[in-house]
Amino acid sequence: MSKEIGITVKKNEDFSEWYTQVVIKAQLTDYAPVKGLIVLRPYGYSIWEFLKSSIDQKLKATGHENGFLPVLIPESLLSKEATHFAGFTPEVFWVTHSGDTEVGDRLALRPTSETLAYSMYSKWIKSWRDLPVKINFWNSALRAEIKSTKPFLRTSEFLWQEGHTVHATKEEAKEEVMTILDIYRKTVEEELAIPVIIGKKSEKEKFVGAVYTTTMESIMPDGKALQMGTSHFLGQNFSKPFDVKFLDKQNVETYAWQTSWGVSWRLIGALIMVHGDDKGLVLPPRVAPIQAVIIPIYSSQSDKDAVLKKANEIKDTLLKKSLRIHVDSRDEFTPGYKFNDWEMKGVPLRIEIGPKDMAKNKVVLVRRDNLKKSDLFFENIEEGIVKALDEIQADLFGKARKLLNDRIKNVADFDRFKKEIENGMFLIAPWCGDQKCEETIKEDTGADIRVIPFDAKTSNSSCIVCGTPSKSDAMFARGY
RNA sequence: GGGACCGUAGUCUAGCUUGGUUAUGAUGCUAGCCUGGGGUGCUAGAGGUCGCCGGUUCAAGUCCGGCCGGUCCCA
Repeated sequence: MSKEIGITVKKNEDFSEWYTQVVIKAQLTDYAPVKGLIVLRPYGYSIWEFLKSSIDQKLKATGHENGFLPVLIPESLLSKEATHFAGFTPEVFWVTHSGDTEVGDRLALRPTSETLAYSMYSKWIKSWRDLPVKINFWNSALRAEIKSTKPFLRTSEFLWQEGHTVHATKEEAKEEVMTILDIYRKTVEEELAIPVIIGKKSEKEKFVGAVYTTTMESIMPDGKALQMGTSHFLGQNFSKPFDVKFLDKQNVETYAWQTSWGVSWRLIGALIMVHGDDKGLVLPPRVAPIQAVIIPIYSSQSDKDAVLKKANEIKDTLLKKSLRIHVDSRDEFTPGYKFNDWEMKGVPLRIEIGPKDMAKNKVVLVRRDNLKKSDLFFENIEEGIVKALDEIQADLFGKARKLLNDRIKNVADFDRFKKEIENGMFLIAPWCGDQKCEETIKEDTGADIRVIPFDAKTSNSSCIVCGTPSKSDAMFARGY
């Protein structure tokens, strides 16, 4: 009984339902009254805060500053760069009235802020001395999703950061694109324990308005690839229409070189999918709002007093090590209930302490990721917890790495390609570079080019569709 | 873009085919007791615009239409 409280389906039997139950029941989020919008609850927001702070520190360390942009963009501005506008317009929310008065120029709720940011940059930048400009914005973006909404993965509003930089030279801008991608990769691999593949998007899949888009991709347990973050080289595509120019050292008026980049709370979705199990969420220690939960166990009042006292002592000791610890002293729930509850919420470590443990000067330590139990003596508690957390973080990454590697396959013929896509594989295949072949693959298999890895083979094999000489290998999968 | 399904208390749910007085059960919630090492047990209590709007009817949770929200499948 009471299984209803927990997750009622198995991850590998009904992945979609499993995901929905986990995000709601672990209290990360809830549906808002408007279609496609979600609310972040404190537990979910807390994860976002860890991600945010990790990325923010790395951005600051590489000379970026934070700013803030308003949410409304006039249509006249949004439409200045034609392909960019055409790409976004189907999913833009428009504000047409202020009070009862119709506004003249419709106002877009920002789907992304390139146009707004660069109209400002053109005012601020006059000389080569003003460069580079490297500003990041923590905000939200709005893109109308009519169908197939999914918490964190596809919602009509999402939390993200968008960075917008301006450089005097092409080379410097290209370097910036890679610096950012590396920051993203490190954050995702080291904090979220999710391995990624980095490379470029195809022309078809690149950001509308960019010269090229770099990306990091991973594959989820259901065999669908997920774009985890992108960093774009914009060249002068925006600086020209938005007049972002400067006088260079030779007193020549020059259009600037630009980049833009972003990651969103979609990363939380990836985290849930990659690490979660049948019992619910499994959080890597570095982003877990609570790293260890202490469950006191007692029956008599005297036991209760002694156990709670010790539990709080342990908590205080660990807090001094900057660990995030919670004592679950709720009296209305049994220990068994609490075990299940915190497992659903993905807390990496559980510390059980009861009279039997007290008598032996130890606690029982249980790892969330593998549910293994061990004894930990009071005198070793700090180092024991720290070590266990480090091991969990490493083991989760290792397990995810294996999951990714197991999904990657090389294929050279199209029939095999079709079969493996059905199996949810991440396929490396030679590609001629022609968009037509890319479209054929999409039509026949539902897969698209997720990434052309930086380390892709560029040998003289032949395109998997048309057989003409391949330009390079690309990685294909069905995507989110 | 095309198609299908679902919406009854915080949560899950019976009732809908065949309209009929006071809407079923569980869980959760509140109070009290018991218990406590893997989702305890007992007693009492509170909790409902049957998603919303309209139509048909003497009578609608039930039939019809529209809308809102959720989900899945296909492109």
